[in-house]
Amino acid sequence: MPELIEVEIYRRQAEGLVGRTVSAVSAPDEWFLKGATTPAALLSTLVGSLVTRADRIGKLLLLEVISGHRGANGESAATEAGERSTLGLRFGMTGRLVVDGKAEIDELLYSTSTADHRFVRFGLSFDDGGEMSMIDPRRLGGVEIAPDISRLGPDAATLSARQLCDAISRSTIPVKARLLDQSRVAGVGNLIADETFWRAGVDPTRSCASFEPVEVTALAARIRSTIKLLTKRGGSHTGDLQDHRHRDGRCPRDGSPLKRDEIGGRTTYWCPVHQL
DNA sequence: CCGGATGTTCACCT
DNA sequence: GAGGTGAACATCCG
Repeated sequence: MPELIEVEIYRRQAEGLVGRTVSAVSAPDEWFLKGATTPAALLSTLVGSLVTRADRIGKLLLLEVISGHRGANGESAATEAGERSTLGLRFGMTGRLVVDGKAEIDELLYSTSTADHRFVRFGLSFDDGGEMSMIDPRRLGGVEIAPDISRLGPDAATLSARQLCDAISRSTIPVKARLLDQSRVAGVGNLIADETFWRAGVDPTRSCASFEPVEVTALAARIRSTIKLLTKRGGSHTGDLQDHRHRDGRCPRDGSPLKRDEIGGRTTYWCPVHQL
């Protein structure tokens, strides 16, 4: 996916929805509805509601809405006027967001063009004639009313040394596995993780417990700076290591053959010479 | 044809 | 409880 950086781009797109009222919901794929979310619940929660905010925690996009008044005959509105709700949008690995026919991220690795209508999994229409849709070929994403955000760690883009310390304390697993755990730190995906460790000169297989306080502070700073850099460049795939993340790849810094292994269930590349 | 790809969740082990 | 593994989702690409 879309890691934190891409979802932040989606969030900015979604800010264009603030101030609009939902006129219709399209949920052609029930698999895409997560938790207790049903088509009926979406209808009663969203139709007639005003979008008030677009927030983001890690890779989760949150649309805040407030319900409005229904027709004079008071048709079945399960939601009271003025009631606030949150719609959570997850993008999996291949999900993209289209607002009013425009996609800020048109081409995504391992995905298809937004011109392909086959994979529209969810959509909202607005009273001004605009629309928002989610495209996700692999259906790894989803939407959920009132998603449980208590299970997400602090956002990686603003991660403090103290927060990272808490996230990796009392654990013996590889530090990269911990960073990928969204309940510990929210937003770091496989590409951001490999790029961060490469830039930090840190071996991603190292146990969390092996980190000295000064190293934790440095790593937290490196996570923030890497996200900032990749955001400026335009995506999680714009790191210096990216083009070398393949078998036979060599470290772009010192030319040594990269190590390849599975950490935290994800393929990991790192340089055995300068990442210690 | 096979393997693997920016992700998450869950069941089932040790 | 912690941690690891594999499955599931489904498509594209080399």
